[in-house]
Amino acid sequence: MRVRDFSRPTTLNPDRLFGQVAQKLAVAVITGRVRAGEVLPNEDDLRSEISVSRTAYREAVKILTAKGLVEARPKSGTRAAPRERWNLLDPDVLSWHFEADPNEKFIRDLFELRRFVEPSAARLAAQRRTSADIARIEAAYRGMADGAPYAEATIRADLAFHEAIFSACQNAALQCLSSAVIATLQWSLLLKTGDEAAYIESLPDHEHVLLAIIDRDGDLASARMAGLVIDSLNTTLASLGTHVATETGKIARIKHTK
Amino acid sequence: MRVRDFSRPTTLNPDRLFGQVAQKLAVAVITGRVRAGEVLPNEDDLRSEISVSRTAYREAVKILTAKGLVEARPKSGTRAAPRERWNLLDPDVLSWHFEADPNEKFIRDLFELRRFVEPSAARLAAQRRTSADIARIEAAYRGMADGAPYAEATIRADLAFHEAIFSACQNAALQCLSSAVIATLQWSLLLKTGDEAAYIESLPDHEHVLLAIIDRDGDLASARMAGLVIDSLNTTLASLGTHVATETGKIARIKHTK
DNA sequence: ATCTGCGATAAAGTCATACGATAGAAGCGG
DNA sequence: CCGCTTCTATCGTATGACTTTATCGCAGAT
Repeated sequence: MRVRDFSRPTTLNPDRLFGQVAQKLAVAVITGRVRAGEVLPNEDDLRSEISVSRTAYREAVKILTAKGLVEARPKSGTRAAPRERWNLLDPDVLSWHFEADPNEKFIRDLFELRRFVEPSAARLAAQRRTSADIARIEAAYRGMADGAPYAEATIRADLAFHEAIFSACQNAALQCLSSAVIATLQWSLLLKTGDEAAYIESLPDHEHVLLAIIDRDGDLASARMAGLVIDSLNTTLASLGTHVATETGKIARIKHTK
Repeated sequence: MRVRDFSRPTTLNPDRLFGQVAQKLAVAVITGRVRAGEVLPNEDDLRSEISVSRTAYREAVKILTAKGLVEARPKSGTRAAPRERWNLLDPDVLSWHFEADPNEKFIRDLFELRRFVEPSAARLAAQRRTSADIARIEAAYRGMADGAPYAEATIRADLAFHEAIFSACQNAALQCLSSAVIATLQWSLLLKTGDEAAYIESLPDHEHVLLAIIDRDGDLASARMAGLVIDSLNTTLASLGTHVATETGKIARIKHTK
């Protein structure tokens, strides 16, 4: 399901050959089609799936190695790595994960992370924000309020809102987490498309966060952001349930709740 | 400064050729020797620095691409990416960062992240821990208490202590952050080597966290872990100051406080 | 003079091939 | 049955040729 990607383009080029191979292999690993055993034998895959040279294949493997999905041992073979080695927070891994196996536990984990990180980020933003930060966050909020729910521009604005808050923290390490948060948020928004009520109701929450940050009230900003994330999780889980119950299309793959 | 790596081995093999090239390039990017302009021209680097085949060079570049350090565009060249694209939380990027440019701001950012994440993790651990988790955390604590300060086994135990707490959270996304936290911690421990007082004083803090987790007291575990992280930051900054003031060896590169 | 479009060009991407090294398996001999 | 040797599979590295892509500059048109 070729979803539109509103966030910054993923680092590895998907219309390049090695990118496609990497994605294929990544999905195979993430879904568990290959466990901790060897990956699909080099030549075998080359011959069957798509005719691809060893160069492209190796570069794809290098990408996956860099992201912790596989481990290439000098001579014994290239094996799928155990899940705890994966860089789950890497934007690419995350998007592959959504595509391959968006089970409920995983969603809960990600939202739990959001629940820990975003309130803290909001607090920090409230303490450190410059007027430029405010302008950015406010512009994003306007974009959310003015646009039609779940329109492309609106979603983009929502993502920008959260990203701007991270940016206002002036913390590179935290900033790095924002890409994971954004990816989670984006996925959940695409899932919720149609639930206009949820979107409308979230607007005041966003505004309240904005106001708290303007007031430099860290505690308030943190508390309001925490509420926002929790609401977001609830509506997302509701949509997830709906989709599992009704849809039979591609998105219904989501029912893997292993 | 070939520091001993007590954590699990980094994903990319450092005694393989492409790994060395990747490290070289990564350090060049991270220190800012190449900014957002082009990286060293392909052939030029091959010929001058180390005679290395195009294959190895390309695979190194693919690794860096996967970690967000560089961006390769077909005709315009392979450029160093702006810092906000880097996967700072990637274990390899983190270790390269420590090696290349461990400035104080960066340390503060990382400890700030720890301060947000680890207390939350401790709370979760207190709520969800199994008896197996307790056994693991307790064993790590014993290792810390019994060993000599900053001995290899002791440091390993310290890392294991924090990792076990993350593990007890039963949250894959959070678990992923643990590698970054562990790397930060490891670096700070190696830096602090010699400051025995700081180590001894941290022991009761660790024990208190452990006890709170055993008692399933999330609030207490969170608060104590927060205190522990703050103390850790303070002693680390103190050591950093000491090193800058006295040492002239390799570690003195740390004074880059840009 | 400015804009438009097309081609030259440079760099990344892809392919094919070859060889070295070694971990692990298979086979051999004790 | 066990230990040693050999064999093979697979990764790592090297090389050269060809393809694709996108930038840049030139030439022509408006």
